[in-house]
Amino acid sequence: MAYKVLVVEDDVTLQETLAYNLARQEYDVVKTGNGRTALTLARKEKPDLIILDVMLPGLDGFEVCRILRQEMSMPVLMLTARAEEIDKIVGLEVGADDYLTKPFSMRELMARAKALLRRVELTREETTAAQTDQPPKPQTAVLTFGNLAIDDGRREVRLNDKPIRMKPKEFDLLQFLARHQGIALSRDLILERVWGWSYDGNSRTVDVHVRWLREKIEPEPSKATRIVTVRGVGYRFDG
Amino acid sequence: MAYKVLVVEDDVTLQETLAYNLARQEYDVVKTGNGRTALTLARKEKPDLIILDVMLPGLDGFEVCRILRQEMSMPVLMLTARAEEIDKIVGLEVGADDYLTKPFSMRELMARAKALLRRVELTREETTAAQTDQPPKPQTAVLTFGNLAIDDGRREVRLNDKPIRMKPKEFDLLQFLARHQGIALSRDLILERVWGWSYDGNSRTVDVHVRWLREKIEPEPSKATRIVTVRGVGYRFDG
DNA sequence: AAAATTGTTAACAAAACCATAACACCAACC
DNA sequence: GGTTGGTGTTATGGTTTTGTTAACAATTTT
Repeated sequence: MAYKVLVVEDDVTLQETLAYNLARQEYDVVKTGNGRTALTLARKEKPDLIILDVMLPGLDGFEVCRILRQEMSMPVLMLTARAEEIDKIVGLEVGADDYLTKPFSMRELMARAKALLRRVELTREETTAAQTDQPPKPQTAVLTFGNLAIDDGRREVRLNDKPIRMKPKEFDLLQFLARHQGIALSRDLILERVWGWSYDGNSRTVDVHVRWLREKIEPEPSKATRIVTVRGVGYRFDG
Repeated sequence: MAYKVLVVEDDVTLQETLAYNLARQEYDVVKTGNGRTALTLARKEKPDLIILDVMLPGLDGFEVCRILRQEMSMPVLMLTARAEEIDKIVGLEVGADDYLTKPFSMRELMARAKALLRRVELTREETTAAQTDQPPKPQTAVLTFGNLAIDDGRREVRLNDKPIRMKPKEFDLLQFLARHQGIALSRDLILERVWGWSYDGNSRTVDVHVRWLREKIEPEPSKATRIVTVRGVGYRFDG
C-alpha cells in the first residue's frame, strides 16, 4: 500500500516542489502551510511520515513536532534554515527523527524520506502480524507453491529449484498475484498495484504479461492451472 | 593537557555541531565523515575518545570500531539511529564503550563523553609507565567465496590467494555487495550506503564501478557470475 | 611541479523491455 | 447457429535500461 506523507511548509513553491516529487514516488501526499492545520491533518490522516518546516506562521515546527510526539509515533523529518537549531531538533526537546538544512537537494531529501519509511515498513510488518491472526505472510521470505518458488530477496523465481529468467514487470506481477493467492483480482486492481496509479494505458497489457508468465511457469500455458482466468473479472493465482 | 576527541560523522551539519560543542568544552577536536579516514586519523592522532556514527559511507561504524578495538584502547562512543543495533554495539562483536540513539540531546552526549574521558584519566595514570610493546594483531574477518576472499581487516581482496589491487571505492562496494550476498540491491540503496546520503550524482556511477570490479574478480567480465545484474533493480552478489 | 592514481561524468552502443495493435479464439447468450 | 463481448496470442517498433569506453577533474604521490 502506498505511503502517506504529510508536507508542512509555508513556502508555496517549495511545498509544491516537495509534493510533486513525493507524488512522483507514488506516495500519497497531504499538504499544508499552517502549523495548526498540520496537527489536525496529522490526527485525521495518520500519515506514515511528516516533513515539517521549522519556520511556520502561528504554531512553529518545534511545537508541532513536540505535540505530535506525545500522541503518535510516525517519523518526522524537519527542515530548517539554521544550523544552530539542530541541537534542538534531534534532541529530546523536540525529537525529530531526521533533519535537513536548507538549501538541500531534492535527491537527498527523497533518500532520507525513503530511509525513514523503510523503518516504518519494518515496524509495520511486526505489528500487523501481531494484530491479525491470519497466516502471517512474511513479505521478505520466499513464497513457495509446490515446485514454484518466488524469492523476494534475490528477486528470482525458481521452478524445481532452477532459476527462471523473469523480466522486471513479470516478476512484479507474479509476486503480486502470488501474494494474493486465491483471490480473483481485477485487471484494474492489478494495473493500479503493479503498474502504479499513474499508469494510463490499456488493460489488455495485463493479459499479455499473464501470457508471458504462463509461458514460464505453466507446464501447458494454454491450460493454465496456476494463473487462472476469472471471466469478467481478471485473474486469480492458485498455488 | 586537553583531551583530544575524534568525531566521525558523515552528516556535515551534525559533525559541525558536535565539533562545536566539544570545542566549547576545551577539547581538541579532529573530525571526518569517512570511515577509512577515521582509521587513519585514529592511528595518527591517537585521540582520547572517539565519537563514532554507525551509518557511514564506505566502512561503517561497526567496522571502524571493530578494527580499532584490535589495535588500540581508547573509548568509543557510538551514535546510532536504530535501537535494534544496540546489542551489537555494546556486545563483543563491536565492543563500543557507550552508545546513544538518535535523536539525542547534546547535553546528554557531552555528559557521556565526559564520563568516558574520566575513565581515560584513571587508566592513563595507572599505565603510562607500563606500556605494551605488543604490536596490534590484526585479526581477520574474512568473507570467503570459493577462490575469492574479502579481507576486512587487511582491507584486501584475494583471488586464489593472490592479492588484487582495489581502489578504495571498489573495495567498499565489493564489501557492501558481499555482505548482502544473495539479495538484489537497488542502485539507490547502493549509492546511499556506499557513497553516502549526501552524494548527489548519477546512479550510473554504480555501473561503472561494478564494471571495474567485474574486471578484477570475474574470469569473464562480460559474463558475470559473481556480481549479477538484476534488471530493473540493480545488482546482486552471488558467492 | 610533474606524474600517477582515482572518482565521476558524458556519450554512444547494445540489449532488454514493454505497450499496443491486430487478429484469432472461445464461451455465453439469444 | 450466429452474434457478441471478453480473452488469447503474436509481432513489432519505440522506449528504457544497462554496458562500455574514454575523457575529465580531483586527489595523492613522487
